[in-house]
Amino acid sequence: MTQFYLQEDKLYVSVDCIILGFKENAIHVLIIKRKFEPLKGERSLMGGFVRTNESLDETVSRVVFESTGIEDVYMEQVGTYGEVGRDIGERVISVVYYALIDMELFDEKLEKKHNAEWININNVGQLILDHNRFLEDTLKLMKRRTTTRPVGFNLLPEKFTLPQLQLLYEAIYQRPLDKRNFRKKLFEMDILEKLDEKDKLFSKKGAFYYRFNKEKYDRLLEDGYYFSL
Amino acid sequence: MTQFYLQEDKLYVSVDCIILGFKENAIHVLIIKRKFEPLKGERSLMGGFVRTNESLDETVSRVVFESTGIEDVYMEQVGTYGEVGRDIGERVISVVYYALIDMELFDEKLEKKHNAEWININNVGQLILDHNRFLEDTLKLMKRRTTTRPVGFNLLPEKFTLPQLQLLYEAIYQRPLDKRNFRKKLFEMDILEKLDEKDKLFSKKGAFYYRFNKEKYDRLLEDGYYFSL
DNA sequence: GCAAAAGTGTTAGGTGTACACCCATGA
DNA sequence: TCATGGGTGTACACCTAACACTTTTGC
Repeated sequence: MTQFYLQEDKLYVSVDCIILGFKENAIHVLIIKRKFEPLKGERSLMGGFVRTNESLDETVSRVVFESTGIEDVYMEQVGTYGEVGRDIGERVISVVYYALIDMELFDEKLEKKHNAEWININNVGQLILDHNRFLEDTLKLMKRRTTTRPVGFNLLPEKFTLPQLQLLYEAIYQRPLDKRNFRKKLFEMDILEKLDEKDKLFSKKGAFYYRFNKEKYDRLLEDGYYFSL
Repeated sequence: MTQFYLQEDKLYVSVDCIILGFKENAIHVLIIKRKFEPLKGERSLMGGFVRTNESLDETVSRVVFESTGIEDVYMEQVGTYGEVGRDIGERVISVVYYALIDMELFDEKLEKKHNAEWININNVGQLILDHNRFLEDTLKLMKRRTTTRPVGFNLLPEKFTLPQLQLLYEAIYQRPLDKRNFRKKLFEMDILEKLDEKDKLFSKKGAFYYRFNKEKYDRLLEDGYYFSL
């Protein structure tokens, strides 16, 4: 029945993950030291091979969990890279995903285990193979996505303040935003829930905590609403 | 040296192509009758398996050439689909691309050879496996791309009239556009070259031919210009 | 009481959208 | 001469971007 397929080639398919987090007012990416030859010890993205009975999403979840200890993260496919000589070891097709995580949930023990490091995206040095390109393409896509869909919230803890949120978007856009315009837009969208609690770590006055209200957002979507920040 | 890879699985990787053309004021997609089991004879997109010494782009070019007789077409990757059970024959990872072609260049002999048919995208029936989903995702992406990059021109002959161009964009947006606003925007961009010739097939008065000026557009791009129609 | 960050409205300019008439030609 | 499609300009609404002062509180 499946005879026709038999004469075709089979290939290695890997998944490479751009794991992004937000700290110190900048987006950071998780970079590891590669554990195997070729290029052992070189700086690399976290990745893994796709197994026969595993979907792409499952591979990504596995890789993200191994490197962060977090499950159920926001992830999106960036693209698939299939140049014949892109991996110097073997012919490997690489499917690239990025994942947005809340760094408060990151399991720091894993940092040593994988020789991992969080690197500011404005200051990533050279990575192996075509991983720098993966990162560039990811950042472009991520920027577009965060402006048209409320995915930025995935980089913050469940409760966050408006100054925090603004700093996040400033890091994404790489330019300062106007406080009043930023808040006006946000409030018009009516997708945030104000809490009674205040955060007092960053200022004497303290800033109110907010929470992203997914239910409200989903209802808006049905009315053909389009997020934009 | 590449020992590490040896213990990993290898998978079939296929490329499925959404080949789009413009005729009779509507976007059409090339649908074929599948030539092999399983699902032989069913309606399907054109596709092919990726070979060991062939990049993804090369596979796409090969498939597009086989089905249309055209080389050097505009193409873009839509995404990669890797659910374990998505192909009922074997476990196959499918990378989806769309291609925009000028139907005047289409080799009609190939239509019979592959049992192919150009179907209006508003009226595509059921396709095999997850091919309907591929098409939906493609149309969304294509719509976004044509509004932000001048790729729509790939669906027209080198010389085209403004009414033609407008009809194309109306087919893409699926809504009527205002003639004056459409032309105003176009002329402001200054990426068209007016020819002295007129097309007289569609009206007595005749409409001037235009040509897309890629050099001008590329120069604008360097100045951070952003196309939008 | 003062330094430091949080919070709050208004205006001008630019962009997008709606809209109606004349022109050229072939039949 | 008339029917058919090609070609042209303006006015209003809306959205975006610029801008400065008051409030709270810990030290």
